[in-house]
Amino acid sequence: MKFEAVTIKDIAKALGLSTSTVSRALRDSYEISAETKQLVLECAEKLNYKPNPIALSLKEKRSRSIGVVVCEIANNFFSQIINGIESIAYDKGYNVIVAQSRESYEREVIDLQFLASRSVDGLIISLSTETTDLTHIKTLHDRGMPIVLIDRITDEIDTHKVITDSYKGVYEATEHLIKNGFKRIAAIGGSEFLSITNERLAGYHDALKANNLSFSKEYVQHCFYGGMVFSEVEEAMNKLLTLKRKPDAVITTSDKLTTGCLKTLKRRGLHVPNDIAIIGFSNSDIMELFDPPLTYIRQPAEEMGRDATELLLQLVESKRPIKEFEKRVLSPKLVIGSSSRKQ
Amino acid sequence: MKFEAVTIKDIAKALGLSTSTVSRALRDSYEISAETKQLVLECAEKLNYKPNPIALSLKEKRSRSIGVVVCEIANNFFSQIINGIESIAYDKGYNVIVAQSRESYEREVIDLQFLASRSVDGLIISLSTETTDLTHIKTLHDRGMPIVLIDRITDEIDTHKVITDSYKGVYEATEHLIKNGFKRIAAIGGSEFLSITNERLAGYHDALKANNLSFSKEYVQHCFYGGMVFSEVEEAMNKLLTLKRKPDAVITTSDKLTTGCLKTLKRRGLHVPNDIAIIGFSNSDIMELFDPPLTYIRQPAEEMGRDATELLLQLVESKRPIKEFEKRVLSPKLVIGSSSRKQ
DNA sequence: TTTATTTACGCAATCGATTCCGTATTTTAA
DNA sequence: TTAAAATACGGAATCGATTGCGTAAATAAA
Repeated sequence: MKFEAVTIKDIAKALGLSTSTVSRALRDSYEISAETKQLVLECAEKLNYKPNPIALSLKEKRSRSIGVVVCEIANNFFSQIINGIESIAYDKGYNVIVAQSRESYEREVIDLQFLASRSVDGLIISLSTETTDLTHIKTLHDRGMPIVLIDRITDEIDTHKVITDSYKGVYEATEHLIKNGFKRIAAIGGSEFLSITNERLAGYHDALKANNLSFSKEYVQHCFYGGMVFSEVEEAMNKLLTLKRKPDAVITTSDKLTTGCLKTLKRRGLHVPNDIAIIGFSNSDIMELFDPPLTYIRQPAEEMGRDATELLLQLVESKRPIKEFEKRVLSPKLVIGSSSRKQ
Repeated sequence: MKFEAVTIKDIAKALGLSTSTVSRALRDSYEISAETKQLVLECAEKLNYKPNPIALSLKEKRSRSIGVVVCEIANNFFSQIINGIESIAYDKGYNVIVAQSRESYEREVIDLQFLASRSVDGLIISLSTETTDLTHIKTLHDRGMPIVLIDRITDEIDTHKVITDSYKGVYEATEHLIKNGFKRIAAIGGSEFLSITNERLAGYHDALKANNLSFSKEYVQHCFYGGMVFSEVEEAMNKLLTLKRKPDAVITTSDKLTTGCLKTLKRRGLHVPNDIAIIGFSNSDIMELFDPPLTYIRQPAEEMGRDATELLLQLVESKRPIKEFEKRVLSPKLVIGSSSRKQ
């Protein structure tokens, strides 16, 4: 029992015109006289005519909507990105369809196929942790689908990208720890296949080197699901805590890893920062309420979403194919709490 | 430069059949011979045919998609709800289009119009804080659009509803405080126009009465934007703290209010729970990391989302109009921390 | 053998909007 | 006054898939 919307036919019938004339009048075609236009416009207004976007999509092969694939919505970082995407899309008259891969390659493939078949005009993608084979995205890209990669990117696809300078973020965080007197700094990262993991760990590595601290492999742990699975984090933490040369600080490279570590430490009755200091990535607004208030690396998530959307809509609305792509690198912010300073 | 998908026509051409035969063969119609079906199916497989959902939407006036309107995505409670919605919708082959009202009545109206015009098959709505006039929703509902209200509901619309028993949640929380020796318990709620605010405050009120504590109006503060605007919370808290008879505990009725209050207290250098105890609503997973670990009321958000979606799809897929509606009331959980017990 | 009934398929309309053509009428130019 | 050009509009195809209706051929019943 669906309601019947007013169509162009209703206007045509009401005015004794053809649908073509009405259509042209509404689009202000030069072929239509001023009086007829006036009549049609008034009638459309009166009947509260709204063009049917589905019919338009079918005809024009565009839908004025963009698809977004992220691993999870219920995550501050990504929900803030979506906020950013939505704000720009909304202004430009696009609507946003969000899909979650939940870190699964399989779901990412299905999601993208689904979005493509609903003829979204473009895609903003943050790769799932499981994704190593990129053919599903390459195929879309090759067929001309505008794509912007955000946060978790890949070199294999040549398109616009938006990231934060996580190398710098972690580099600064590591130096901050070193300046505060920590010497045995460990790191817990996400999947080794993720661009961001490696970049972040590189920042950690280089900061150690630059400060004449030795880099030790056993100080670097990986959690494949980036903290989505708590046991993973627990295990990584345990490995670090049972080392002969126990670390005095740890850096975590994602939101979930950060809170996972903190939980593990708390449950083990360890004190931050006296037993072990910590700096992690986070996009939560309530880190100051933690015990102790956390020092964290915050990414400009909303801005990333906005930038990605602007770049995407450039691609979508461009007349000629674009060959020159931009990699936009935003700066993270180190928010100083007291989890990184000996008490 | 959009890619051309394989259509039913391509199959027809390849096989020298008519499009109607192909269509019927794909839908396994009795009118088509087994051999032809076989041929068509094989060919469709080979060409990687995918039906065009937009064409289907136009024809069938349904889109196998549902619209969701919430005030904000970047909020644990709502993103968990969306998670729940998505999981069911995904299983049943529906896709989910999310829109944010950002607590604005105007945006809610626009969002709903937009979703309706994209012919979503149904809507899951959580009212914005500003919404007092419900004609935009009533209009859709009267025209037969299946609607499920979630969390922030209204009596004015007769349809399925999914809520948590926040009365009970707050009642229990209040009693918990009373049992722990608190006597001057205040409350900070959201907008007075919101169903949930009043229900929650009723729970507070009744628990006081039942325990022979006096109810005082000055102990109840309202924040119109439910904590979205921090200054609002600060002001409410300040009012409470400057009362002659200063409260020794406070209950906050939403996620944002809870964290807002905690921030205010922390910034003022007040200690929880010694200076003032607190129990608040929250759907965050990291309350145990707070200083002190928070006692909070947690709503089964994912389950709410799942339930709402199941109810909605019942409406959507029902042959006859449904006249009997269900109000599903789920139970919140009181998670005990140490913000509610004197030290 | 003739008629009735299946079987298996094609034609064309439909959904809503756009747009290429064609054309009657009016206006302008020759 | 007549031919050319501009104006203003309608008809019909199109996008992709579905479906009511019509029908030729094959089969079954009389």
